Amino acid sequence: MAKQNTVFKDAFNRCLGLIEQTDRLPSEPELGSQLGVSRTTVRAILARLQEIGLIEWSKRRKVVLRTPAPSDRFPTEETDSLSDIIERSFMRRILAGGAEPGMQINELELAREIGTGTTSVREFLIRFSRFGLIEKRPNSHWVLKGFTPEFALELTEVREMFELRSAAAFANLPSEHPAWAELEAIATLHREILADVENRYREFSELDEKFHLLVHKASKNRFIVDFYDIIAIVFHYHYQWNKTNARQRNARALEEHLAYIEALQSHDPARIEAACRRHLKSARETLLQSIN
Amino acid sequence: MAKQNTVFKDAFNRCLGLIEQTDRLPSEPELGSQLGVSRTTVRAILARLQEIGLIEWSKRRKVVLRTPAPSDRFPTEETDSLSDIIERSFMRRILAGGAEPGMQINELELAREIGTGTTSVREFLIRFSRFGLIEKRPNSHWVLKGFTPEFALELTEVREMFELRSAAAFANLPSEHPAWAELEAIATLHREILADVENRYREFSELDEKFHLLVHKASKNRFIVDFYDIIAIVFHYHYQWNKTNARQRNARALEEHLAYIEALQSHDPARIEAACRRHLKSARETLLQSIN
DNA sequence: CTTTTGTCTTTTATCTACAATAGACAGTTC
DNA sequence: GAACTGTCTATTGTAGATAAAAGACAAAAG
Repeated sequence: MAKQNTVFKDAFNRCLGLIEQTDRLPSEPELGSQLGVSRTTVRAILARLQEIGLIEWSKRRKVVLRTPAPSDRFPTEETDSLSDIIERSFMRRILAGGAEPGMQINELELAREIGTGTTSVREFLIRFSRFGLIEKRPNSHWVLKGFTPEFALELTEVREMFELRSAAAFANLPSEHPAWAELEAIATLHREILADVENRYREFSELDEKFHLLVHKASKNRFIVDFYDIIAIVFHYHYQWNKTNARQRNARALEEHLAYIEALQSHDPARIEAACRRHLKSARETLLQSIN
Repeated sequence: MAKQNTVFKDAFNRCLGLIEQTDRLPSEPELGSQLGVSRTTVRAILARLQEIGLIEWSKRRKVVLRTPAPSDRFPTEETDSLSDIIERSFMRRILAGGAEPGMQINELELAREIGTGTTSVREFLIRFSRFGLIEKRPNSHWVLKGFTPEFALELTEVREMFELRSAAAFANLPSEHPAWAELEAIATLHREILADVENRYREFSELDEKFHLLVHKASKNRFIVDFYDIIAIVFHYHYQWNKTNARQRNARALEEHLAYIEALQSHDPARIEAACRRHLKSARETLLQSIN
């Protein structure tokens, strides 16, 4: 196995969705840009579609013959990219499992456990090291620094600096900037979820990420925007394995977000700073509580 | 060539320095910790020392037979680790050579040019991507974002936030903290270089890095300290290939540093902030000027 | 003459192999 | 009996190979 064909399989599955809606597929380049893959992959997809009798394909004619069945799809396990698999598997080990700070991380062992080559694991660890949770000893192992209260404090300290500055920059965006429309859309979603919070509180996580990323982007600073990756991944995985009081926690955050959004819309710097600080403070407290 | 033995060669060269100072070498574990390598490497070094007649080695007896000659050393090109070579070579291309923003970076081509395998180049690019100068298109090439004025502005914006905060934290370090002694040593060096700035201005670069890193470390925040890597590498390489007005520029920075250091020693927050801002402002201006 | 397709080349993602290096354990020496 | 050495094993760093995916170019179709 040199390279997994997950790009092909994932694009194929998404292509089945397109087939359900039309009876003729567009040109190869058009399909490629709709699916976000190259023509090479598009042609592989078309070949397979023809092979399993879903379409009749001859040059420009791509006629849909029948509705796709669930059995036509590739199973989801096969469509995840290798780095996603490694990431999930690694994060579960260090956030969920009993991973002590100072523990050694062994590339070979990790690779064996995940069932992959060492190169991919190694590249993942290098990429992941910027999150400050692991550290390399050259010519030797990696050391797990651990998801500790210190880590959370250092993370939130920088986050607060960056977000306060970004929020201030947001207020100064020209009124025709698309971010304002996005902000309004996000506000509406907040209100909808809040109205039925009992059932929909799980949608908060994704919305949270979208909202804060929008704010950070207003800084127009790649370092600030990139840093948000770290926050996002930490919150994403941490709360995925730590669901105590999730409903209550999310309801509160939703309300804080709304106040924060309204402050942004008011363009009043003092009000923005106050609302931003209030939310960041409670986010920090929640994170710290859940670590101990 | 599976792995270059640069660790061995570099440690061997450093060991020649030890040999000049004694007539008997210590035990293997002791040597290992002095050279920062494992016993395996120490034994390889001892074997080679014996082979070229520098020592007589028998179990615990390691008697120096003669003074090392320059020809005993391995040439410096062979002692640099592969990642250093790749880094230098890459930085020269993008900072010195005409590298346009938006240019594609090709792993294979880079590897061929440097004369190394693709794996090492790839790992370098992944590590390097956190500096915000390149970006990956999955399943496709890397894109050079370029060492542009925008980059410099984004970099210095974050730097200023971090350094102001670190400087404030520095003033609050307890008086018995070793950082104060280090600061005084750095101040002394500043005065010495400044007294003979015509001849010694080239020593500034290294001192600059040491000083700012010391300040950043006072933040006790891994993200702030890690970020200083980016600043250091940018300044390091940029000034290495851009020496216009180096003497004058360094003399000015030395004086600003001294004012900044004295402010830190005064523990007066307002004075610290003022001195820090003044220096950061001129550092930013110098960087920006040299880009255009 | 613009867009699409057929064909071919190049590049990336990943695996495997192997030398360099680290590290463990038992026997040896002081 | 503490530290050192001899020997062995495990892991990392790097090269090289290969399938997947991207992309280039000319011929074909509208």
